[in-house]
Amino acid sequence: MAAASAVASTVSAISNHVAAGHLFAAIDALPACSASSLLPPSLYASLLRLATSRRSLAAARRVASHLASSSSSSPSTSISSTPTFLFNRAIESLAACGSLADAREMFDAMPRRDGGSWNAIISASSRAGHPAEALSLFADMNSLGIRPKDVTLASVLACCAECLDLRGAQQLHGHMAKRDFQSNVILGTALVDVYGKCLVLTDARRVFDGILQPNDISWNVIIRRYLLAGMGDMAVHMFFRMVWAGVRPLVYTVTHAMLACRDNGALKEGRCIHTFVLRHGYEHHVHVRSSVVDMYAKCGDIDAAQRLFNLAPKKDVVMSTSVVSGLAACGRFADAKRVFDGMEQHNLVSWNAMLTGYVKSMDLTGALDLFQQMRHETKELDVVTLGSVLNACTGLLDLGKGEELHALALKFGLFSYPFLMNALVRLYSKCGCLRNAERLLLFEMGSERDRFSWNSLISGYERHSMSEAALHALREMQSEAKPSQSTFSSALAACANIFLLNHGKQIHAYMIRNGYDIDDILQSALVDMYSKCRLFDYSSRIFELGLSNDVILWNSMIFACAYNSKGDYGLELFDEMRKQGIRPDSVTFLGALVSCISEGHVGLGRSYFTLMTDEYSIVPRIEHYECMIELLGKHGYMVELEDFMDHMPFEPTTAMWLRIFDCCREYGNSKLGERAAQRINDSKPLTPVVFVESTPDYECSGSDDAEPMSFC
DNA sequence: CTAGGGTTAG
Repeated sequence: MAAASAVASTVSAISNHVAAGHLFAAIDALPACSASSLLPPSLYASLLRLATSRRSLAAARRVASHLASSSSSSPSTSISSTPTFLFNRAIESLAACGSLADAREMFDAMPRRDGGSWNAIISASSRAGHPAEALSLFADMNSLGIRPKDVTLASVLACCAECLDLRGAQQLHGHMAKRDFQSNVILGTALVDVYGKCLVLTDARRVFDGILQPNDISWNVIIRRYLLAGMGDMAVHMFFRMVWAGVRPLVYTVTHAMLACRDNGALKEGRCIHTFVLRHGYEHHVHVRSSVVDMYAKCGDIDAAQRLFNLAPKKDVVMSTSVVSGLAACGRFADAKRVFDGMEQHNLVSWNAMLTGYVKSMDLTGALDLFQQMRHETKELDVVTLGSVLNACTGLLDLGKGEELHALALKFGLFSYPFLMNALVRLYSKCGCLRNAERLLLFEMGSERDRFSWNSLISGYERHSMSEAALHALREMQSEAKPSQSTFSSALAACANIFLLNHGKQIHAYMIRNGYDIDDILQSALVDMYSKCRLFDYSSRIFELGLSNDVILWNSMIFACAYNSKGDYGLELFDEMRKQGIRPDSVTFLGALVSCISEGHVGLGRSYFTLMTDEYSIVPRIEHYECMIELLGKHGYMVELEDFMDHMPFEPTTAMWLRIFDCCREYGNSKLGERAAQRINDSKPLTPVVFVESTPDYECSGSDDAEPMSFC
């Protein structure tokens, strides 16, 4: 009797402390363990609830250990007096206060477990970020023959999603089918999410269609999964069905639908959803607004994007960044810069958007300057930043700056990003540091290298006259990656450089055997390779394969004629292409001029030069002037040559003077010849020249002699 | 849960 009244007063003391929110006072009032089995379970439950709401692990531990010891200290009866549900609450509380380890210890130590215990520890593990552990507990539970409750299934499904455990999800699907759970909105939706996350959208859709009353969350899940799986068209389709079914979309469902339109370039549908947004009051949500602006910017209606942006009362970073990149993408570069400069603040993404804008618009020094400014204003940078700036360096062939960026990448721990590594391989390849490029590709990229890395390396070798190395790299590449058209185009150029006809033929045959499409680029690479290897007939057969209106292919063929002493045929092609309405470019004219030189068509060549400058407004390059000098000089048009030179927009180069010098000596033009000699000597050559007219028995072509020009 | 990259070739 006395014991009972003591317990009663303890209980009321603890209850009062709990009611007053004095958690630790309540715990301190707990009696010694031996007597506590008499305390009512609801008291423990309220203590645990309070500990959980305070997130106090210390309190939860004390209550839990009190429970555990009072349970084990009553061995008199074979059945513990502490109800299992209290242990379950303790497990939940310990986990909620942040210690999964304590929860697990309690779970392992408890005398009896029911479905609730398993559910408690499984959801605790799942929530604590240990989905694999939760799944293995779930398997243990199954093997004991304990039937999971619907809540347990929901949390296990979430774990499968987390672990991308498709097989697990399929097994759960089986469980659910047996118990007719799949039409349940919550479980059905969870299953849709797992299948969607594992990218089996057909199964996700089948489950979705089996849900009796899909709610806004179910619709959101299927739409989101279609979007993330890259099936934007289906996401948009489902959005319209959702609206049609009379379910009001969640805010994020609207943004997902908008993003799906953006990904698909679906401007029409995007406009439609924009109208929906305005009509149903979603337009005040920042993310919705941003997604609409972004949709317009990406789908090519940049004016609509800018209009909305200008009307927006608050222009946040995200929306401004969308507009900046949209403007930059469509070439309205100055406008992009204006918006960028008008932004209240920049973050990493907005800096990057502007940087890539500069690179896209080919203002590469502008990109480097902006990067400089960025480094002053923020410490942040990432792979995108470095990738863009590296692209700028590559374009500028600025190896020094590129190396600095490489060092910076290492300093920021940004290695092993294939995108960045490929940018570095490209930089080093383009700049001729093939050793560095090769080292990166072979030793640092490991299995991360792909066909882009190899292609950069191979084209680097080819362009830097290391044709054998290019072909060797092609072999290496073939054992791990499928070469692309561009790979072969570099390889063919390499064969052409060193006249490896058989190798070139093999590549040609390989491409045909393996079904590669021989496009304009490959066609011209083949024309080039065969013509340099003196198989002119092959070149013209390749050329005549298809009627192409690609200038560069025509150029290759015209040069093929020139290499193979068929200048007149090349000039016919030149006329033919103009007849077909193909606009010649500066390379075409170069080919025409070269043909005129070899065929001795001085007047024609002069008229082509005029045609190029006057009719086609092509600014002649140094090579064109060299051709004209050669054309006039080689055929003895000395008066015209002197006149031509006097009208050049720049001072002839030393190489030009040297050629003029030779021509003057051959054809006898002492006035110009002496002038040439003077210019040559002004450039301080190792061997000064003196102008003396050629005697008939002097052989000009013997110019390999030690002192070809000074025979004073 | 909204914004930034995407490579290679004649």
